[in-house]
Amino acid sequence: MAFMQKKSGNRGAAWVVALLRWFRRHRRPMPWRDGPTPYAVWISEMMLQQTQVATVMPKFAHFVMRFPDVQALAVADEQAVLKAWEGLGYYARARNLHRAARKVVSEFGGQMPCTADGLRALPGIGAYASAAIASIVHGEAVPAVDGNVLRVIARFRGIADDIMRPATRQAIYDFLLPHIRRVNPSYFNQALMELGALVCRPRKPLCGVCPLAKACVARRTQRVDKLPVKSRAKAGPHHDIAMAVVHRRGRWLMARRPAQGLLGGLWEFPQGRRGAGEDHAAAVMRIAREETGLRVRVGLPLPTVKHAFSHFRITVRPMACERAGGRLRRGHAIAELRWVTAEELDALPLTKVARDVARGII
DNA sequence: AAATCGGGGCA
DNA sequence: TGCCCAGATTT
Repeated sequence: MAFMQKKSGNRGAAWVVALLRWFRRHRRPMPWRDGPTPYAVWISEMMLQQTQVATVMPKFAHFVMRFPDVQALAVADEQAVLKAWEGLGYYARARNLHRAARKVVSEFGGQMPCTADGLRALPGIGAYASAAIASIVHGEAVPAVDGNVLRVIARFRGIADDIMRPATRQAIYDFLLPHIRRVNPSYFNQALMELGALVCRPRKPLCGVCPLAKACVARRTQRVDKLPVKSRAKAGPHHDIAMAVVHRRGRWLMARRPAQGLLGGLWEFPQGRRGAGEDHAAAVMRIAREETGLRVRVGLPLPTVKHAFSHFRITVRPMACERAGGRLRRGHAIAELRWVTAEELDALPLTKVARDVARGII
């Protein structure tokens, strides 16, 4: 195949040679890189999106134990996959992974596509992940440009353009392409990412031990702390959330969120935004009535939980409630209502807020 | 091009 | 607190 490259020794540019030598010495062991299989690398790359290596490590071990191969993943039901993903966030990754597994089994006979272009057609695999998997598993010479690589190259080349712009990312990809063709593509991609994680860090980079320091433009021009340039998202608003923790004869009333949108498919205690100027207990009663159909008596407050999402923050004030009448009937913001025991609750895929609240009452 | 989509780690 | 993290998808 044309894209296959043999390890070609030190035929790269001087900075590439230094980079690869540094990588061989300082790379962190990662279980999914140990005799990498397409499935293991795929799972790891999905988990590693916007998630640090240390966070992924235990989750990866548990996930591949629970779903050892693409067939096992394909036949699982989505709630089980979400449960194994619990706590990782960005749950669309888990839903896409599950859809992709079914597609691999139904359309490709259980075989992952071998090329970056082929991988790119699977749900959840975009420009970065397709390049990472194809280079690591099959040695395809295609740059995997993630946040680390953007930062490393923006500094190394003194690029002051906004790295959030597609044109800047393309320019960095174009810069890397001729270099990756000359060396081991798997090592090249991993080395740049590992350098970004360990040395060329966002804050307090370790330029003194950096293998690229000699030719680094940011270092020469004293702009290391100014690069990369990144457009910032504005801080979102804050909401007060009223939550009804309804307990009845050893069971709690839980609600499953709609499959699409924020925290899709996850379970939580019925909740909603408190209106401006609305009394909190009144808000709990209103939300219980609107979302569950029940009339409730509001009891004692449970410990407050704060949580920050990407674009807004919430303060959740859960209140213990008793059913005072009414018939169960789900509101528009709920896909399913269910009375569950403590053990059943523990088996559901929960939001972080729901987990925090549950810990306080069970 | 901009918005949406979590949760953990760190100064 | 604010920023970052081996980003992808939708609008």
